[in-house]
Amino acid sequence: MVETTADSDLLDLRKGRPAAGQDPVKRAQIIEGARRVFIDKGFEAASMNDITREAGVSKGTIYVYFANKEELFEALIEEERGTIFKNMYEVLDHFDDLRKTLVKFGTVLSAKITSAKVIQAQRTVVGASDRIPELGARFYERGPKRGHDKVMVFLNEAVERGLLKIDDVDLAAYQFTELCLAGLFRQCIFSYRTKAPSQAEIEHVVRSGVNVFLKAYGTEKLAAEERASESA
Amino acid sequence: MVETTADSDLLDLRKGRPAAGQDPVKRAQIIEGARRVFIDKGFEAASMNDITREAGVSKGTIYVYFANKEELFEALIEEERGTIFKNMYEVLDHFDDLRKTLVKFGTVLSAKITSAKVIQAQRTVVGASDRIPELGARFYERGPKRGHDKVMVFLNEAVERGLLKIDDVDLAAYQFTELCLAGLFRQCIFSYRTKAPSQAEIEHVVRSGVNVFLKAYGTEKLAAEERASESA
DNA sequence: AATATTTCGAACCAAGCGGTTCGATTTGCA
DNA sequence: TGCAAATCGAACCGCTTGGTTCGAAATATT
Repeated sequence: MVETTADSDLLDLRKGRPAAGQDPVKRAQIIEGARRVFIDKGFEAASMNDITREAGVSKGTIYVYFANKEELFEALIEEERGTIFKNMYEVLDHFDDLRKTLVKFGTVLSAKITSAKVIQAQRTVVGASDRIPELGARFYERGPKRGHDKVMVFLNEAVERGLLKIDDVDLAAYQFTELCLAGLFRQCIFSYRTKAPSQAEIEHVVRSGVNVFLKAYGTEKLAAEERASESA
Repeated sequence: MVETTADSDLLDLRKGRPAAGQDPVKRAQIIEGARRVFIDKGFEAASMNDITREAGVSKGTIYVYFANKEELFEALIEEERGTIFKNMYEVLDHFDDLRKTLVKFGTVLSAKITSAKVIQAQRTVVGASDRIPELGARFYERGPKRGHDKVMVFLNEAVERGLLKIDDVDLAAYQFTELCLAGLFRQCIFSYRTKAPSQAEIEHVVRSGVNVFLKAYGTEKLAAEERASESA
């Protein structure tokens, strides 16, 4: 063809209709299908035909919304990350009783991260980040990392109030998180545990973890306050 | 064919030759090729042709040694696990100075688990355990789990010596391990860290972790001993 | 040198892959 | 109702997959 018709250029001139690949409902439908397939099979084993089937959307349409398999996967992970870490840190927002707050937050954190659904999602991300490292990095940065920052802010406030004495708050925040998980995460992600830990077990782990943490970092002022409220 | 010759049945009657698929050198050669491909690409993305190429062994021969892709992968992981966790716990065998021993062991543990090679292997296992849960479970059970048991034995001895006071030794062992990793494992496995942590960083983390651990579980006797050896 | 057996390597299989194309069909606004 | 746009769905592309087969070549023991 020597001359191209102007048609392709005119495609951008639209009426009030949603542009191609812009319908949020269709998009959500595709991602929902992708979720089932990707989470179930992992990135490599999942096929676009599977997703087509699962989403109930034609292959052509999927390629209107997403350039390729990788882009679709990334969009899914981004969404998963959003829902996983949503509403997880608000318990840290109002500073009440230090120990109670730590236990409450630790319980939520530990339960969330070790839940079957979330573990499966994380497994998928880990598996994929072998070939797409940026994906894993982005997931961590916008997920766990943000949580870590929230914990740091909280710990800093506790330090300022003289309840904790911490040299390296950054490190202490990691220690707190890991104490709340205490091996559960690793057991789950390696499928050594096939079921998520029970609420009772999580509370046991977290309570002990907070104990360790406060014994290491709690000040005399904290101890005094706890004695006071205990005798009350 | 109506009649089968007896040839196939006579195959078992061998002379002094190594039986088919029994040469340990060839086997090692195949696994070495498989390692490069599987670790690099993950289970799904790796192809038997890649392994054929990388191992310098014909496809037919590989199928003499291993029934299929999955069995080859499992053999590889089993070997990897063996080399990873070998010679890791002997520092716990002779009970010397408690703090020093914990720091030394923690450093070895943390360095090993977060090393680039081992992280990549673990990522591969995690990715695969989505589809082959038994594989991840077996890896954990014969790797990290055994280490955990060694730590428990060590901690129990410290308790008996009156240096530590621990209610739940099982949980405490997990706490110790996690304190030594303090987020490093999660950062590495999600590719948030692309390089393994430096020796200095690991030592900093471990020293702090041991500090926390001993503040929580150390007895007065331990404190007295440490004061004594410090003033000496 | 003769012999038994392992290994090689190429060919073959049906199946599925990601990706793309395009005319038919459905959809929904004017 | 008319019409433009979004969606559908099937077909097609070249390529790779895991797995298998088999005669030729290499190998070592007798």
